[in-house]
Amino acid sequence: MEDKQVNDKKYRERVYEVVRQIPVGRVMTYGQIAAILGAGYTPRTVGFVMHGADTKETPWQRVINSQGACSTGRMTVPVNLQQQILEAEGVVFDAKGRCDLMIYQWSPEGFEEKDDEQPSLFW
DNA sequence: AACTTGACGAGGG
DNA sequence: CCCCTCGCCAAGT
Repeated sequence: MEDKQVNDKKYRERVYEVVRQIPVGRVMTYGQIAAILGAGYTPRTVGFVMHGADTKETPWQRVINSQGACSTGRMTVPVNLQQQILEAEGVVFDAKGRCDLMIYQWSPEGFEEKDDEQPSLFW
């Protein structure tokens, strides 16, 4: 009997796994991660899951929204602490607190932004 | 068990 | 370019 839950890994664990792949000085968006994980994952839930991430194990700071800005301003944290950390990693933000995703957004292996290539295969 | 909230995203005005 | 609305799904109360 298959019972249920084929995945022992928690729903959250999968998100963290992807986030840990992000190199220093690079970022990913909530929506991008949700898309990679597939059905059952949405930008909303990814963000919710990231909320409980371990700062020691998971570079939560490298996950930002599609606007290229940090959404942590409303959290309990002082201010754009996330932005400050990313800047320390080499990411440049403009006066509006947004960085250029065209430059800093990172994708797993085989997900280059080629015009001729179609990223059917994910990592 | 049901309702509400939340570190989002795309579309429309 | 900025603001508002709807959709989305897990977790907390």
